Amino acid sequence: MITHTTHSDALAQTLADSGLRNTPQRELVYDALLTRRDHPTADEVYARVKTQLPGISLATVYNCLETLVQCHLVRAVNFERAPTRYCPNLKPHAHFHDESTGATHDIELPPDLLSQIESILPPGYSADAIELTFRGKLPTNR
Amino acid sequence: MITHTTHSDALAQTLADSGLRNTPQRELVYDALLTRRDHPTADEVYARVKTQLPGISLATVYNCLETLVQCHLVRAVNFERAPTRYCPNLKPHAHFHDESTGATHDIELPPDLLSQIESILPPGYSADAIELTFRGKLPTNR
DNA sequence: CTTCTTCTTTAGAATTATTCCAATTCAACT
DNA sequence: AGTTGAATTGGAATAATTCTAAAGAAGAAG
Repeated sequence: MITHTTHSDALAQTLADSGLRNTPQRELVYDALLTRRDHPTADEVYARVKTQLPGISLATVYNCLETLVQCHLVRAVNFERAPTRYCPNLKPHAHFHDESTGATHDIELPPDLLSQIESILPPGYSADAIELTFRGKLPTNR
Repeated sequence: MITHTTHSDALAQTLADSGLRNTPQRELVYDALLTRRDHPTADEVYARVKTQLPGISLATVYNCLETLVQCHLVRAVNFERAPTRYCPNLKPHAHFHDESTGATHDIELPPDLLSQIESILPPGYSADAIELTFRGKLPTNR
């Protein structure tokens, strides 16, 4: 299995479809998200990518992340006023924000629940995006 | 119906229960939210309250809003990276953010759907708060 | 293979919502 | 009236993000 190439190809393809170029920066940022799916902030992505491309700038990391979000390869996740976190999980899912550790966990969102949620919208309303987030504390004994 | 007094009393009572004092600033900020339930930002609340109490400071508005949130009289609502908005609707509800106008609409959240949503959490998880937000465009012909 | 054009990256400045801070004011209770 | 703790205030500080202008790369056209 040639995972790396597969990811790169998918990225290159999706970028091309949007009339955008593939660049080492974009690949590394995307890889950083895929390698550790722990919902890092832009700063954390910056730190990780810098080990492989020391010259990269924080502005570029922001640019790349924004590009990936635009291409629908990545989701931006916001909790209250905290820095935006990024998530390469494309399946519909909710987020659980553990207040004790600060960690973020993906929660599977069954399709039928998703449609039930959509159905509470009054007639005429239609949603481009739905965000469902939980906040709470996980038991410490895990 | 002596609405104003009722609100004030409820506020005073809730503050007292939390060992906090009632102040003109807190009353005015709370009133501003109740009078126009349009999910204003702190800045907007500041502008409204200043007409009645010109000396109030923005820091105080932030303090009062935070106090009201702590007392569970008001909910803070966040959309993406936009400034926090404040909402005196205490019933469980979702939010619809209209991208064309920037307006925010409350969406009734039936109790049974709420419990269905909670039930997708894996065992051991328990949520202190649930946020459900829709983003989309409303038809212009309304 | 040179030139043109356009996209991308870069460093640093700018923005902006929010929080912090130290000093004053206020209100309740002796 | 005096003390104490809470609340307010103006301004400075913070921090995530965006903007800007210049330099760099990369594909297209000649």
